[in-house]
Amino acid sequence: MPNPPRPHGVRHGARGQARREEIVRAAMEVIAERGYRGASLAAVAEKVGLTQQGLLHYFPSKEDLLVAVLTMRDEWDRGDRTGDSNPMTVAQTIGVVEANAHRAAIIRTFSALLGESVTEDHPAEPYFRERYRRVRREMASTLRGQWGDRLPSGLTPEEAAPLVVAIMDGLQFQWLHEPEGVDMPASFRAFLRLIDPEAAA
Amino acid sequence: MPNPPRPHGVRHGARGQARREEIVRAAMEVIAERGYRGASLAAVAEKVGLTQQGLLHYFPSKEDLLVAVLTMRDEWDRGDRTGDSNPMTVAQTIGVVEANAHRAAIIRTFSALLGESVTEDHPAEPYFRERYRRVRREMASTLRGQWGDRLPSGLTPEEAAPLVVAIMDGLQFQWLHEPEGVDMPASFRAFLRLIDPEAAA
DNA sequence: ATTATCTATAGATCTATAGATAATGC
DNA sequence: ATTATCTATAGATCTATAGATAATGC
Repeated sequence: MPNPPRPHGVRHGARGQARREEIVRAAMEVIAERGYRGASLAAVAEKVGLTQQGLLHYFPSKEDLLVAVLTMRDEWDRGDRTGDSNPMTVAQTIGVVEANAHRAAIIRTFSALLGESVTEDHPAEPYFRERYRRVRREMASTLRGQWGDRLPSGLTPEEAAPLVVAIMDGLQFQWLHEPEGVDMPASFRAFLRLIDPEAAA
Repeated sequence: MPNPPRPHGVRHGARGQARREEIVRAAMEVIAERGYRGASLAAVAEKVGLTQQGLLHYFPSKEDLLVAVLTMRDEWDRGDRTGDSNPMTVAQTIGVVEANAHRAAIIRTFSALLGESVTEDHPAEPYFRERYRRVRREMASTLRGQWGDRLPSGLTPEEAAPLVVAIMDGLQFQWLHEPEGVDMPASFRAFLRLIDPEAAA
């Protein structure tokens, strides 16, 4: 019996897949150091012990590598909840913030990309625009799941969702600039107390 | 009577000052388009009708130009309130958010710089680190001026200040990516209602 | 046959320095 | 004399293409 056809676009074996993932991780490191535009393929290649041209065998262009980085982020976003179609709970959201506080490198990568993405024709712009739409929608579901159609403070889930997202992004920038001066999880909990003063969160 | 000595570092006459300011504005445009690392001196020079080398007569290096851009931002921050040592009021803060919603280009410039600034050895890193410290301090004063040592929600001004700053930054990114989908001033007012449900703000 | 990797290199940039020339201002 | 601006250019990069060579897998 023939092997099932591989998913479209995947042209590499198990060995190649591992190498690709290694390259994507190296790319994230370099983006954290220099941003996407500032990242050179040679720097990424060096981290995995390849020449720049060797790297292009796995990702035919710099933009293809960026796409792989963004795709990997989406996979993390889904995290252990793959297949679970329920929205995250508020408690799980706190867990994400706490986890982020231990992953400066990754937060740096995506904060740098977010910043660059507002510039002209940036290849990550469509990604972030769509991501924000989705994340606001999901966050509204999360809030509705916890409090219903009105939060204790009187806001609707749809009014509060962009605020929760903004707090998460905004705290990350302050924290990256002064990790000792900003306690992300504590600040996030303080914000949740604004939403629900009762919550001993 | 001799002219008073010019402020240190200013080596150009009135004509040169105007040219310098023109260049700084052009630099902000190019940074909004391509970020700082992606901005070429040639692109800035072209906007003001100079060659790249002609531009270097006014700013001897790319980093000198960045410093001028950041300095200009500080001057705006002080705005019409120069010499006023009182903290801003909450109402004035709303005014800033409303004004920002009409200045996408400038918000884009500084959002792009903020993003880049978290990468390694970025020349704007010290600027943003210090700026955040100062802005949090000033925002705590603003909140204390309005509500005293406890906000209606029970938070202290020092606990709430980083949240206000995070909301402002975070909303900007969402708004830059989808101006029609995010109403910055409305969201900011909604956030203030979280802080003080009584406020008809 | 396909996959993995390399050398060579074209073609674009980019920043900054050197040094010339013209215009301005005491 | 100083200021404003230009041409020429050194010295670094950077991405991507072309094409060779070695190793792997049916």
